[in-house]
Amino acid sequence: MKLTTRGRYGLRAVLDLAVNSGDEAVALSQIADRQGISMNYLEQLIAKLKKSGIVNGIRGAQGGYILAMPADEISVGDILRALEGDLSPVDCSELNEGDTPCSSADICVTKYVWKRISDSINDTVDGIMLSDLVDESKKVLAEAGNMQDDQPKQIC
Amino acid sequence: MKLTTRGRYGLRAVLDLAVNSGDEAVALSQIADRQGISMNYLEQLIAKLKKSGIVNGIRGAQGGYILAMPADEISVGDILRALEGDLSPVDCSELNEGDTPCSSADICVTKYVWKRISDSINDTVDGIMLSDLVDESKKVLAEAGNMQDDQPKQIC
DNA sequence: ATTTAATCCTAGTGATTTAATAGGAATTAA
DNA sequence: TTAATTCCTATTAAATCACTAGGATTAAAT
Repeated sequence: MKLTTRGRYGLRAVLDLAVNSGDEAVALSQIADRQGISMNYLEQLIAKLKKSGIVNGIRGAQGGYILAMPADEISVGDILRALEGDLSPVDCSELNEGDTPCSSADICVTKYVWKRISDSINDTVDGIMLSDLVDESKKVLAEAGNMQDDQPKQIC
Repeated sequence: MKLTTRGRYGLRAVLDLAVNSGDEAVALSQIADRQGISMNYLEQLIAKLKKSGIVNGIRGAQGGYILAMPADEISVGDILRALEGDLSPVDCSELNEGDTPCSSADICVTKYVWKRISDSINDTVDGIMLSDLVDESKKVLAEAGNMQDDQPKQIC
């Protein structure tokens, strides 16, 4: 029941992009440096975000990435699902409509458990918008600015 | 973000035990047969449940397993945590008190996301008692009894 | 036009975890 | 004494994870 580094790094990368994006595109190398994530690996993560329509890539020199939508229209759920795939705790056709029907659905009791876990996870992450994290980040960075500079800059 | 077969099989096994236990202990071979799970593998799962005080083992001939407590005092959360370990989506000292403190806690924004996911999962599974599943199971089995016998008996 | 800075794309790899299988030791009712 | 059962540990094939590596493509800047 753990997220992989895809979800952890990827969410941090999108947040970094949202916080540090002005008018211009942000190069992935900058995000990788700030976040301490390998550039090559981050490329693979951002590819998933691009495929899901969360960011747009701009090729060529001075290129980079920008959010495809305003930060208050992107939920943490959108981001995590893009990176990790479906967030439900089991692969079960009763939870995911696309799947082929389960022949045991009639006598399956545990599916109620999986459905409730799945709904609680998705409701939670869909209720947090990227803009909420941007706001929180600005608050935290303002406080950090008042601290000594020998504070560790490493990130979870 | 998926449960492993430990959690899936293990929850089914405990439910099977709860449904099929009278006064006497239930042999693991019976549970394994009914649930279509390898006996050897199930042994390893039930060992975790025993260690967590959810079931008691009775050795020797005519031995088996019994619930260590009434089914309405055992939550699905207790069972899943025994089988899967901590259910939080990341290993983060801000979520798990035992861990060594995180040096980045002050500037970490995503920890709020992880905490909210963790709480929602744990609140959900702690709110479902084994007895709830037993009740549901009896209802489902009563209905299944009215159906033709050529229905699939395979389980999710 | 050339260079440079960047995204885009795919293949490979060591480490770890998963989902078992296997087999023997210990215990106890019959 | 036998048979049925839990208890315990080692091994393993397959999958997944978390990268690394390197080349192709694109477009701004010179």
